[in-house]
Amino acid sequence: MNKKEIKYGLILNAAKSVFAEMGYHKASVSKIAKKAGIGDGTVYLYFSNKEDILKKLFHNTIHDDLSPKAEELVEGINDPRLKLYEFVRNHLHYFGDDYTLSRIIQIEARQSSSEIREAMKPGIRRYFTLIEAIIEDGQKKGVFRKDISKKTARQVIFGSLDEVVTCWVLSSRTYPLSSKVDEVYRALLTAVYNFSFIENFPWTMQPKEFSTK
Amino acid sequence: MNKKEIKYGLILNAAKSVFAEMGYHKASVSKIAKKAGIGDGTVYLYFSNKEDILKKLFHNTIHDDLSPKAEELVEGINDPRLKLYEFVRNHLHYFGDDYTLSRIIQIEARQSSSEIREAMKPGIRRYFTLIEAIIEDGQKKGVFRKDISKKTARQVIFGSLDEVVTCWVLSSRTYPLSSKVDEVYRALLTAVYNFSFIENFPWTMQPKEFSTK
Amino acid sequence: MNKKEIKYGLILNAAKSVFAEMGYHKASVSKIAKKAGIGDGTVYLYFSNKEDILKKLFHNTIHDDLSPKAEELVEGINDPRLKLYEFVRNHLHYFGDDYTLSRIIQIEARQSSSEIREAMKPGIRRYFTLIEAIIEDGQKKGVFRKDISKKTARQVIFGSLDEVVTCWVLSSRTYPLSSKVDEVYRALLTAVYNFSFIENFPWTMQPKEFSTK
Amino acid sequence: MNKKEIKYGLILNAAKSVFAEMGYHKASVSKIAKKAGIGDGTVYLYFSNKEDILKKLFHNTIHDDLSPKAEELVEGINDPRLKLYEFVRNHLHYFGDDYTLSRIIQIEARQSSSEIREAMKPGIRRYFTLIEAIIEDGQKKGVFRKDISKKTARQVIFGSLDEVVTCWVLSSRTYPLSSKVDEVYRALLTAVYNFSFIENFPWTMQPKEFSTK
DNA sequence: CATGAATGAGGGTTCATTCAT
DNA sequence: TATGAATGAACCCTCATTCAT
Repeated sequence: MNKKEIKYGLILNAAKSVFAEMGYHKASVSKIAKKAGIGDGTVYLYFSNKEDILKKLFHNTIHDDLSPKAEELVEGINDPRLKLYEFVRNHLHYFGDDYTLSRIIQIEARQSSSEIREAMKPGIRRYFTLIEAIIEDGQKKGVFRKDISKKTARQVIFGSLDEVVTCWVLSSRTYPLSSKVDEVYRALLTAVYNFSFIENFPWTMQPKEFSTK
Repeated sequence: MNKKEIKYGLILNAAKSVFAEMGYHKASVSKIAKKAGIGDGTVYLYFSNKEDILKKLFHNTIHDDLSPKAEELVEGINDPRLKLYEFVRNHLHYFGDDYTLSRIIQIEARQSSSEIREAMKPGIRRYFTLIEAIIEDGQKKGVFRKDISKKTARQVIFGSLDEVVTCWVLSSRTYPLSSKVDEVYRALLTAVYNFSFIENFPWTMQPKEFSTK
Repeated sequence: MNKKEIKYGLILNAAKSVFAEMGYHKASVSKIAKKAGIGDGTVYLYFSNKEDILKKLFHNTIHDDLSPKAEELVEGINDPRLKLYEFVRNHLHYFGDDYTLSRIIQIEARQSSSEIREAMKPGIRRYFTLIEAIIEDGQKKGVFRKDISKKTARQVIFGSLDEVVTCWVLSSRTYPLSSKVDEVYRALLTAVYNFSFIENFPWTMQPKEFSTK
Repeated sequence: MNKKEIKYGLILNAAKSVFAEMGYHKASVSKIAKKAGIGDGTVYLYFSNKEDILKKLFHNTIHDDLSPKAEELVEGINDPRLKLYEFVRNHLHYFGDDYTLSRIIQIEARQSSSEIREAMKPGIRRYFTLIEAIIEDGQKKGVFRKDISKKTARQVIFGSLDEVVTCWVLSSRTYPLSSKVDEVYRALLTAVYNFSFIENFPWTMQPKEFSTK
């Protein structure tokens, strides 16, 4: 790692803690620079502007770290259910182990403008693609239901995990996030599981049919 | 409705469209006032500050409108599964029918500071309580599983719905949100359903047990 | 006293306490109106603007109350020294008995713009005229020195009294202002006294002459 | 003097003339910056806020310039009467030579809030201490009377000088302030002079005794 | 490469004053 | 005469960004 990369990471780390501490909008570039032990102007040699720092922070985390880790983890697994389990476990451990990071991804990154969120899409898309790949694999193998699209399944899985992490962050971490793994996994597995081997699914029929009225 | 309430609503509506158009942080009080056809200072006769507008907008929506509607809808229903269905249907129709509102609730309200989000909690809590009541009812009646806590079930349900709406908003509404109702319902129902009547649930065992390795 | 005058006094009294409590600039017309138990707009039926209230308050006090009282007090006295004594005594008792008023006259009235101070001149001029009349009378009678002009004598007398009152106000009134009467009188009397009956006044010669060098 | 100090003085001078011209409250930071030929924000690199400028201006003048000068002047003098003379002369020349400064100190600085005046106290206290030291020295040497406390004597001296300067400022300077030196000195000297060597002081007796009634 | 002093646009908020009722 | 809702000008201050050194 050359000098440039070192300073780059230095700024990113400083930004991480400053954003987490005081929120994105109230954090000033000057404070980040001070924390990084460099001059204000130096920040602009590595990042084009304040939003760029947040974008890079997000991308570095989701696209360049979390996603590869999750991909690697899932790659060697055959059973789609186990893939899902490992994915859930990894997600909750990843954020549960780094509160500062969680706070930024869950709270501060959402304080950014539409444009910046747009710029974050590529990062999150890689993660989404992985989720959808797990689903698709499960559907092909007949383990996961086909009456729910990849996309919807992904939204349920990611939305659930996201909400669980956000609640944990906002709860001031009164419990370890990892303790939620099994429970969340159970819910998500059955959400996408293929129950077609069971005859008569009154619970999959249209609601009206089992209406008590 | 007296004059005061009319002007109050006037400002709230103006704020709604301005927030949706340019985002909370880039929206200026002056612009809201202009859109409402009133003087800048008048805004401060009805709201204590800019944040207050967003807070009231959120509270008026979630606590005073969406929640009561959902509560009423669910009240007369006996079957927990149907309750869940109606809840999901209502949520997606509610936001699907008002893009401007959805954009604010899903995107802009998250641009606010931690403090403001804290102030929004009471509003959302009423909605959360309703979800948990549905779950609890289903658990008592033996229809919903008991190996998932109310809180986790609520996180999965709300997180999923939230993500579905957010994706719809960010997708520039290329499809009607209501078209997602059945699919999402199917996933969420099975996520919380009580399958204990079926013997041998390999899919509920610990992942390791069905590991192919 | 008719209704009009009653309300006029009502506002003036409310203003007096509000100005004293929070200072002229931080006091709002609205707060004065509330304290007076009337509508905001009503204030403008009796006063042309906020500055006018302060002006009237000052004029009512200095020109219409303090000055006449002092004039009346001095009128029946023959000895200029006694006149001075009574004047000093009256001044310090007058302000010493009403802290709220003192605070406004000494502190708040000086926070006004040059224009407003200009408008206050007529009020204070009457008081100044009285002081100068006392001096002139003393000079005519040979009791007070003539090598100091009326105007300068007045500046010394008023300036001293003013400073004494101001210090008392700023001291949070840890002592009764009236306790200062004799001391201040002694100083002011000798300041203007005619010592020409004493031969050789080394202390009135030009300083250089008694220089020790 | 380095660059920083130059710009600091630049702003202070600009503020001095702007305050004098339009008064403290009507002067805007923006106008001061423009007069100093710098950007609005630059002001805040040298002063924490608008009040701070006034405070520093006052302190720089009274505490760091006028007081040391007066102290130095008085130091080498033995005769308390001469000390007083030099003090008076210096005071009137100091302000008489700089109308802009006088206007601010005499008029604008009094437009500030109580808090800011509180912050100005340390500056003026140094000046007060010097006056009291002169008095004390005179009392010890038997030249100044002891039936008037240091504090009261100081109030008379400072109050008189202050009033003389204020009247000069408000008179639009139709006469040189320095022309007042001898007259004012004569009054102040006799105000604090020890006349006990003269027997029978009818003019120091209680007023009642020489009452004509 | 690095700096940090300088910038200046921008915005939330207050409040004296007005005027329709 | 009395009201008080409405006004909108005015202002302090912040801070992301630049650029001369």
